[in-house]
Amino acid sequence: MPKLGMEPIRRAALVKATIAEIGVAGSLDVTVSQIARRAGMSSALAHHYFGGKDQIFLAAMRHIMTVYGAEARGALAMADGPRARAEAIIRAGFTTTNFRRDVVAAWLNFYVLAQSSPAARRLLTLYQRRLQSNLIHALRPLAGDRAADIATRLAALIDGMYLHAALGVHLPDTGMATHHLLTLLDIELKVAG
Amino acid sequence: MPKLGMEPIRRAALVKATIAEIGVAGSLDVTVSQIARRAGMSSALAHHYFGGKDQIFLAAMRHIMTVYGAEARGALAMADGPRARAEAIIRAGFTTTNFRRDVVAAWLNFYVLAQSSPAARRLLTLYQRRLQSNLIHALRPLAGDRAADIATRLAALIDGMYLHAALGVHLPDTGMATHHLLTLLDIELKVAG
DNA sequence: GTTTCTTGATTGACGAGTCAATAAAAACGC
DNA sequence: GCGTTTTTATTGACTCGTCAATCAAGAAAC
Repeated sequence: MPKLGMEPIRRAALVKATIAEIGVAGSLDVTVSQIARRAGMSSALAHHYFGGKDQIFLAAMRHIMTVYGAEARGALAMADGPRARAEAIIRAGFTTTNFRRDVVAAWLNFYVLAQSSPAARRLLTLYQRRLQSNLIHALRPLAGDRAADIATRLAALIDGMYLHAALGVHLPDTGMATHHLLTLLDIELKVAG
Repeated sequence: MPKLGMEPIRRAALVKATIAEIGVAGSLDVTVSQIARRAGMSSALAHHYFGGKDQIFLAAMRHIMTVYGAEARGALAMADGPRARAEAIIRAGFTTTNFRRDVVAAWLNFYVLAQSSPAARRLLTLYQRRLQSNLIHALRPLAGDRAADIATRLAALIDGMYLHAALGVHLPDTGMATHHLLTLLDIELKVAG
């Protein structure tokens, strides 16, 4: 009963299932069969649409980054003034979406993958550049020459705080994480040079 | 040609080889045979001494943390005064040792593992608590009540900056990373509250 | 002759990727 | 409209490789 135009539906289902399975396993040690089963199809079909395991993973990562990017862009569009823009960027990193178990697992494994997979590395670099550039843009009117330096620290603290929130001693506390980021922003802007 | 008392030697060789192989692969997708070959023995012997793959990995991670802990303690012992103690802790995180490809790979994979392996999680928690506690101790005389908060940000920035330095756009620059950390320390202490 | 060390060979399981075959829809020829 | 062919969707079965773990057996030290 093949219905036409299934490709995008199947691909989306596979991407979603991949992220879910990574979340369950905590790692990329996930079989194509598991993914396909969760997505309601045979493993052969998964291969048919994606070609191979690697490409399924990459598509999943790309999807996560796309969603994240969209969220960030949305928040940025609503922000009024430089300070609000900086805050929007910070808050976008600590939404509940980003702290879902499967999303955290995907990110951590993505870092691992970025060491050996050029494609993953490119994607990560893209994310980093975009974050950095957004931050600098927002900070320029507030900090002038110091914008780049501050942006570097903010970007690093975002990722570090994310790591701590996700793997820390306590349960993930997005409020605390955001608070620390905003505090850093405050004191960076308060200090003259 | 069995010589007696080989066990500690073999174990050490296997731990070293494991870290090296993780560095080459960038992931934990390393076979016991590869590790054993690099360590100059058969895979059967690796199983004989460690019991299984998981235990070999955990031993390797424990070794990395032990070395790191020793370095940190050494630097801390030589530090004179609170400010120097804080700096010592920061600098210990950015030694060239810590930026060796294999060590970075081990750490990243360790984060991944910490999601699903209770043993790895415990080890990570231990590291985090120790870092936090060391920082608070050093900062207390300098910042009083704010010590804990500052320590949290410093700890997160250490890990975040490590991530960026290891996986960033540019080559790892330990000097820059350290500089940003010390800058944060500076401005945190400069701001009243 | 018992303990320690060591390995080659083997087992058993699992998993990525392929392929031939089936089936429905669409397009085509008339 | 109605056969026919082509395209799209789909899977079960299979291949081929890999790898963790085991084991029996050999060799050196004590």
